[in-house]
This record gives sequence, structure tokens and C-alpha cells, in this order.
Amino acid sequence: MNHIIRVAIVDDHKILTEGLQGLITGSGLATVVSVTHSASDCRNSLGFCKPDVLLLDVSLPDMSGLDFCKEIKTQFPEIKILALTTHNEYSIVKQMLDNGASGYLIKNAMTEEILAGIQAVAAGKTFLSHEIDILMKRPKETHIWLSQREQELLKLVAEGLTNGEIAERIFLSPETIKSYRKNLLLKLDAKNTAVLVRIALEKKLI
Amino acid sequence: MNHIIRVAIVDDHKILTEGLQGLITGSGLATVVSVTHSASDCRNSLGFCKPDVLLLDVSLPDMSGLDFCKEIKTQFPEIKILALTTHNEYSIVKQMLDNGASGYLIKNAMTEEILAGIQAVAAGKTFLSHEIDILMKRPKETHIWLSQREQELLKLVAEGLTNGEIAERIFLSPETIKSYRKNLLLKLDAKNTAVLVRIALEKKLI
DNA sequence: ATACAATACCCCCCAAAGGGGGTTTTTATC
DNA sequence: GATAAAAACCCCCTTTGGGGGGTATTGTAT
Repeated sequence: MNHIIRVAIVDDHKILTEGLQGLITGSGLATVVSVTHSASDCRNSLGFCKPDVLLLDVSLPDMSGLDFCKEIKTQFPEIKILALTTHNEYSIVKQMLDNGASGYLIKNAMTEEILAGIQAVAAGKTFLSHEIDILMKRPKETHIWLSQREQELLKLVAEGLTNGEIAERIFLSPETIKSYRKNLLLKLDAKNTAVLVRIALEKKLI
Repeated sequence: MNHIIRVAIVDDHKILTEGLQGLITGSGLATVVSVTHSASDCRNSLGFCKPDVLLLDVSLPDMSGLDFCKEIKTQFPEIKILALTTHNEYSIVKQMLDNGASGYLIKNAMTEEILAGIQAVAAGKTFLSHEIDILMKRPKETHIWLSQREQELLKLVAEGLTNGEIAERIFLSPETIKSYRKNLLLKLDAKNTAVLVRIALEKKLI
């Protein structure tokens, strides 16, 4: 590979994008072909600016970066996506990689890491920030991972529905909901609903 | 005032600080005398770098920016603090200003706003990002504001304590706790504890 | 002076949550 | 074809929470 890497950036933090742009251009390794601050603007620009790598923030103002990642990957599978966020939660990283991202950088990363990430991803490799790498390599037991149903239920609980209401909503017996809740309390090591909701939000499980 | 403004920056997002540094230095209006990525590093540098303005992130890795703001203001009352964050929640802004900050910028602000903010704050004025200004000017009724006791209670509820446990902890009757909780449900418009905790975390009330 | 918000307290009653124990069927995965 | 995890279901019993009503005492701002 001997051409200059074409990089696009989507992030609503304008100062950050300026910093990134300077950093990338200054390095001589890559050129910034597009800087946008929302998913819709980015979507419009991708067609003709043809980047090799897209630096994507997970929290965009108009839609979830997770969903946007999936969308881009189906429309432009050749574009490598490098997620760039503040979250260092297992579940977010996992979902991002599942949705087709090639790498994941945390925003407090060293600047060298960003350049290394762009190069690695452009070369078809995967790349994780040091901190994220450690996070993902931790034994599976320390991570909380919920089944689809459990996640669905957790959302409804956090919305304040009672067992009866949840049962009606998803056409199950209230007793089943009770079992799921008991299991969620166990899994998330929560002594009651208050803690359950807190953990769910803190670990960004819902 | 005819000297160049001396600016210090604390923010753990290294890319952002680089971007900021370039932006500020490039403008010719101010000079960056210190860039640190944690409260402790910043604390050590403030003594001799003597900044006029400190750009302070609310979410520092080692302590809360809110507390750090208060600490700096008691130790170096002459330093003007300009908060720089992603949060646009009333309660956060309110607390920051109460703790002595002279201004509040959101990270997705236009770059010109940052320079304007630094100048305004250095000149002894207060400065708010456009978005924050609108937020703060909204009628008081749309904001949720809790008394100290209510906040204290809300924290304990979110930690999963029952009414009885809370009563023991803060030496009040369980009946009193019940009343407070009922009131919190009303104030935050929550139908039960699950929603109460969710709203509290989302609005960053605890 | 008085109105208001915050603080602290009390009763009744029923709905909901939580702890304990289970079973069965389906669907992956090895 | 065995194993395991996910999904769905059930009963008993106790504790906690939430809805409805209150009252009294502060301090403080108008």
C-alpha cells in the first residue's frame, strides 16, 4: 500500500475535529477528505469523498453511532471504521465491533495511537486503544452480557413498567417476568430495582 | 487590559487539548501556559504558571471537576475558570457556576465561541455557550431542583437502600423517608423507583 | 407580619417486588 | 447425541413500595 490514506471524520465536538485534522494532516501519513458533525452530513459526504478510513464518534447528535456504523458498513463495505469515543464499557465496544468497526480508540488516547490506529485499520488490520485492549482481554466472567430477552426486559423495567405491564406488553406470563427479573438481579449483582437500573445505565447495557 | 491572556488547560482528552492549544496559540489573543490531563497535575502546575484563565473539564479522571473548581477558587481566587464539557444539563451548569466558574462552554461549540469565552472571562465577565445560555434562560419550572436532603436521599435510594436502612443511616423515621420518596416521585414525575433512578442519572442530579 | 419552602413526622391500605423453591421446551454448540 | 444456555412457566410467603390522606416546626424572604 503506497498511497496516502484518505480519512473522513464525524464528530460533533468541533474543537476535537480540528485537533484531529491538524494532527492527521501534519503527520503526512494521511489526508483528511471530509469533516462532518452529524450522521446525516456524513452520509451525504461519503459517496463522493471516498475515504479509506472513517473516524466515527459513538455519540452523534442525530443518531446512535452504533446504528450508523452498521448502516455505513452495508452501504460502503470497503470503508474501514475506526470508532472514537469516551466510553470504555465492554458492551459498547463489543456492539461496535459486532456492527463492523475495525478499531476502537478512546478519546484520551495518545496522539500516536490515533495515527497507529488509522494505519492499522487502513491496512485491513484491527486496532484497539491500549486501554480497550486490556478491557476486552479481561476474563469473560468479569463482563456482564445479557441475552436479547433480558436486555429487552431491563429496558422495560427502567421505563417503570410493572411485571404485569411488561407481561401484557410482550405477551408473557407475569410469573415469567418475575423469573427474569430475579435473574437480572443476580447477574448484575443488584439487591433491588433501584440498583439494577443504576448499573444498567452505568454499564450502558440499555 | 493589554497583555496576552495566559491560559491553562485541564482535560484528559489529549487530542482535544492539542486542538485547543493550536487554536488558542494560533489566534494570537492568548498563550497556553499549561496543559495537564488530571486534577493533580493541574494543581501542581497552577502555582508557578500563573494563568489568567483555566479551561476546566468537568469529568477529570482523578476527581470531579465540580469539586476541583471549588478547590481552585479558594486557593487561587484570581484565576477565572471556564468550564468545558459535553454535558448540557441544568444541574451541572448550575453547580459549576455556584462553585465559582466564570463561564461554561460545551465541547461542540464553535471555535469562535471558545476564543470569545476566554476573552470575556479574562475581562471579568461571565460567558455561556449559546446553547447553555438558552438552557439557563428557560423558565424555572422546566428545571428540576432538589433540596439538599432530597438529593441526599435520592443518592441513597439509587444505592439500593430501603426506607428502613436510609432511616437508620441518617437518623430519621422511616415514615419521614417515605414522605421524601413520595415527594421525589412527584417532583421528578416518576411512577416508581426504577424511573426515579433513571431520571436522576439522566439529568445528572446525583 | 405572613407566606413559603424545607424539614420531619404519622396513619391506613393494597399493590408490587423479592427470596425461596421448582419444571419444560427449544435452540445452539460441541 | 450429549450438554448447556436461553426462554417460558408456576407456587408460596414476606418485605418493601406507593397512593391517599394528614400535622408541626423551622428559617427566610417579602
